[in-house]
Amino acid sequence: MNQAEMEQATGLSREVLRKWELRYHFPMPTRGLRGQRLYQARDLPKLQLISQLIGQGQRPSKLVPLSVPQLQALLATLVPAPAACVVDAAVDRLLACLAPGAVPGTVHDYIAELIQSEGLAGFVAQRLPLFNQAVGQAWEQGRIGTHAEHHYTDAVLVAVQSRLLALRPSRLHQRILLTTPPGELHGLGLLGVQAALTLQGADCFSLGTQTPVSDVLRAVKDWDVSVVAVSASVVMPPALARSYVLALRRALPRRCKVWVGGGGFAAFGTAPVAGVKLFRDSAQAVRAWQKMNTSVAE
Amino acid sequence: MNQAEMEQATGLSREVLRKWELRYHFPMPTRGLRGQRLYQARDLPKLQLISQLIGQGQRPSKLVPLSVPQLQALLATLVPAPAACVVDAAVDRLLACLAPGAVPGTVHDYIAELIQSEGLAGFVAQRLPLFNQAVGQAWEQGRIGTHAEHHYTDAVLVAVQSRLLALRPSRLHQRILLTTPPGELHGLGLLGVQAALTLQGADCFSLGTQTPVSDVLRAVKDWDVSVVAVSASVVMPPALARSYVLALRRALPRRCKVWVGGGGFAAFGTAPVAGVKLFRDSAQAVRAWQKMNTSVAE
DNA sequence: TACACTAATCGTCCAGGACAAATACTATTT
DNA sequence: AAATAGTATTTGTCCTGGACGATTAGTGTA
Repeated sequence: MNQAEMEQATGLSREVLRKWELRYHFPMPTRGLRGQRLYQARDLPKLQLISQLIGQGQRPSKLVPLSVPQLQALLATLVPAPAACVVDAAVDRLLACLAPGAVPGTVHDYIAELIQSEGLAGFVAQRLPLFNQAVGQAWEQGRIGTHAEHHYTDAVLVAVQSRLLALRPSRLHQRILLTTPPGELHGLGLLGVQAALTLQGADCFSLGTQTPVSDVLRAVKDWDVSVVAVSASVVMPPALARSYVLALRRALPRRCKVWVGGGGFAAFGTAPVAGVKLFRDSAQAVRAWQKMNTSVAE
Repeated sequence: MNQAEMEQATGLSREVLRKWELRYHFPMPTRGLRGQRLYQARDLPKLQLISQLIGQGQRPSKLVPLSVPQLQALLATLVPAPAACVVDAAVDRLLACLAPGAVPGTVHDYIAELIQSEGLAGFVAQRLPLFNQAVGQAWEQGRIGTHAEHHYTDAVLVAVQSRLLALRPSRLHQRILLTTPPGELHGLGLLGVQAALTLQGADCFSLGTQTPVSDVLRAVKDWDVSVVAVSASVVMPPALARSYVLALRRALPRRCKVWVGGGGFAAFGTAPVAGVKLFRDSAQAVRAWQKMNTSVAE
């Protein structure tokens, strides 16, 4: 495999791979007829693990000498305990709808059924976080394909958003803008917050995933937004998530608050940047919003 | 601006920009204290135009000596006539909902109102193409921000999808899978086709935008799909769109058809790849689907 | 224990050169 | 005059090897 493919597969730039070759003698690509580097496919798993660990703040020189099992072990200690596979009848049924060979579209029906019986608020608060985690895990483990994950996302998105549409938030309150940093594709965490807040009457607008800072700024000015909520999943390197929030906080006017949440920020434990609020779950965000509005009313 | 930003803004790699500097003496960046290239912001429009024209098959050496107005003129001759600004009362009202300073969320109401009065089928067939074009133009001309375009997309997506959900397609027909090539972010063209087909009782599944070929393959196997429909907008270079379809057609089994449509394919005039059907609008796709199903029933 | 200071690490940038694939051009043939 | 084959040019990507600043780790002192 050539270096362009390698760059794509590992997220490590050509130049970095070349420096590693000089410094650590890994990876050592063979050469083609014209001297081009031909990377070995067997090095890929190790490089992917290393790339992931660097994202967690580890240093290349410590990682490269380790074997694949050692790297996996290290990753296991760093990732906040994969929280043991979720065991739950509802989750089982969900995964069955997504498993290879299942009839597509049944997820939509199942989710509609759950929302019907449990109510939107209950579904969003109790089922959704478990579901997201389970689907994420199943995908990581290769039990379901990327397309099935998409399919799930689509089903949830449509089901929840269409119900939110019926709710007409009082347009009196302060507006909340939701988005994710560039590189973060998972928008379901955001959806949970949006749903929880909208159910309380908040005026939420989602910019979708991967919004550059400049676009957020324009939206804030244009729409007179009071709160920008940013979500990042565990797949996003905490350092990247932090720098995004930092840039946002610097660029936004004081009166516009910044809220963050999701697995990508959980690593910080505390607010990643001064002047930013960290939320562990959507309920906490709802409380903050309620407090904000009562104090304004006074 | 440093070269990483330049790469992002123009889509031209560092190395290409450096070669151009040597070969054409453009762009000529100033240098920082340590000799790093500092590109001039004023070169950006020209570079963006050149990048766009290269995507249309032009050659750098011919483009670089031209001035910005000349480049714009050239682009105008190549792009299949921007079809004169759409003038329409409904479009005006739509753009008013999206203009800076408008109250966010009013788009949702307006679209709901239109669908209510015209019906989903009418809206999708008559309004949606015009709306998409108008919003795209307004964005290009800077009259509305990226966030407003997102907001519009979101509004249409939610409104249409939630109504499609209510339709239960007979799960007897052959399944249709919809997506866009990597790099193509605009999914609204796809939504139009999905809606038109679903309204006719077809069994459609959208993988969302930017699906790699490998994921499409898995989905086709997993779900036993009969048709893969690919949409690409004018912003996607035709060559890229073609190579994606080519890879798809090669990798997919014979019995799975490939349909393509959208501005990105319009440049070809005919089918970009053997064994692929090109559609000019969603009505044509609907007819093809009907024909497919009647002939199967025979 | 806390803090400042030095040393090592690591990613990004620089210059200039080589080369193959893609494209344009030219001469010959039908 | 049109088609075709062969040559020349263009153009993006990859190569080597070195420099440097920002970040992180390590060490000694208050």
